[in-house]
Amino acid sequence: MGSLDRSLIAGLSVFEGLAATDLDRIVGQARSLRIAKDQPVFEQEQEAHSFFLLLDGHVRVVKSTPDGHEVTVRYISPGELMGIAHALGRTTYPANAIAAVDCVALAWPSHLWPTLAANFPSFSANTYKTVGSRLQDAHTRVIEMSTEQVDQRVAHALLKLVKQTGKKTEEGILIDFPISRQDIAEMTGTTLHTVSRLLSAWEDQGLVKSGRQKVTVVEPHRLLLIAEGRAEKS
Amino acid sequence: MGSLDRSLIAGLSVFEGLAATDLDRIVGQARSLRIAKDQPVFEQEQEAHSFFLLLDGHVRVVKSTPDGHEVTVRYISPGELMGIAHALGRTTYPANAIAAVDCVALAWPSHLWPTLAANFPSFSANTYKTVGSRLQDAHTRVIEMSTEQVDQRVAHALLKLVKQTGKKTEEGILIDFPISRQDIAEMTGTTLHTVSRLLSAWEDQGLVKSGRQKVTVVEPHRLLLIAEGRAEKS
DNA sequence: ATTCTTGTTTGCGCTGCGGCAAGTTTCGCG
DNA sequence: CGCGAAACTTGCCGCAGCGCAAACAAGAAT
Repeated sequence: MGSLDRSLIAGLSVFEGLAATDLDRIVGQARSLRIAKDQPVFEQEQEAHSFFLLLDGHVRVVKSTPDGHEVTVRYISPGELMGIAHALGRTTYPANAIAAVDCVALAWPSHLWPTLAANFPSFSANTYKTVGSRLQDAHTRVIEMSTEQVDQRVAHALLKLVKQTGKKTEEGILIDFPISRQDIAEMTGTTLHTVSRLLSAWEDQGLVKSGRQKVTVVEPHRLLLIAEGRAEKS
Repeated sequence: MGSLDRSLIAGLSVFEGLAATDLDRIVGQARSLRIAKDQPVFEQEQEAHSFFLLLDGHVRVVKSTPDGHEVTVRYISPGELMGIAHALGRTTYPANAIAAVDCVALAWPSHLWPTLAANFPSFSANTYKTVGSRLQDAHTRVIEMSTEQVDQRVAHALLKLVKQTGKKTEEGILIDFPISRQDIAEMTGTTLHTVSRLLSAWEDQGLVKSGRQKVTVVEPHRLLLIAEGRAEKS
């Protein structure tokens, strides 16, 4: 498997600045695994035995509250780390991670983290950079939740997904994995009903095209106007 | 100033696991400064020249949105780091930090971060631990915003403040710095009007006592019931 | 003491959006 | 190919909480 993975991995930002031999040394310690659609990669509260690098697919990270609510924290795309609890001084995973489609990932035992971090400073620096940007994201999310209306939040969420995983088609830009109204609701703190109403309205206006577990953004620019609250109410 | 600072600093969790000589080495590189009430420690978008350790006082960290909203991200208490943008791969501060009262802090030039982190691994590990717990906090915040009603969020915010900075008095537990209805509103994503109404109602029920820029929690337990949504609506 | 500023209280009307409920479409599976 | 489950749509109602506006207190300043 060595050479196959090498070609996949070489360009990832997590490994930026690493010599080829170091990279081999690091990747050599990982095992690769595949996760079937809808199967968990790791689960909330569970002992954090490993951390992961997603190579292919999409993973949904969800937090469950005691009272039965589910909040989607983020979607992981190929090339991103996940389950890095240990780097943050935790011993358990803070959330559930569920494969949105069939996935391939690398996994390192968590106990390797200290030595990896010590021996490969640019690897740890890169890791903390992604932690930093996730902290940023979380704060942005808090701000959106505090100051924006539902339609703005949903528009923002769609644009974020499009930027992250958008795939050009004839009709527009398609979000490249199955996503339901419910999923979008859990990302934006609303209900599937409201999301459905919004998408219907936007479809009428030609902004998006959507179907069962599928959303295509036709006019990102006009959607951005809505996201920023600068749109004439119909 | 050496010995004075030593005694203040020795027990802080940021420096846990550090030898006394290492601690001196680190603290020796810092300058100490005082910030008057309502003065900024650092400002959003500004070049992150330094990172700070708050020794005394309380600092409010606020994000401003383009459209003029203000969202309070967190309050910093003595012993906590702030402005550690550099450790997260940023070169500018992500928010405004404003002294809620007269403050004392240590400041290190940001460019020292890489060497400090490399030479004192337990210092950097501790730092990342606090980053980790802030990421946690932010996610908790998102979840609260997504799933809870305003009264629950305000109750949670008060309890958090009480736990962080509470000071026993005869009447109950006082939040130990001036905090306005507006401030609480900015922490919970609501308006000062709603906060005022809630506090008035709670005061009638004997849960809290509040005045101008001052809140005392009289019955934390009953407040917790509200926070968890397990309270009979009056 | 008087005035000014800043924070707080409270009433009232309105609305965004959640809850409920009933119906429709799409897909997977036997 | 037809049945059932899962996803989606839509109408209607209700209300939490926001916006507006006006009055009121408590310090600060002079």
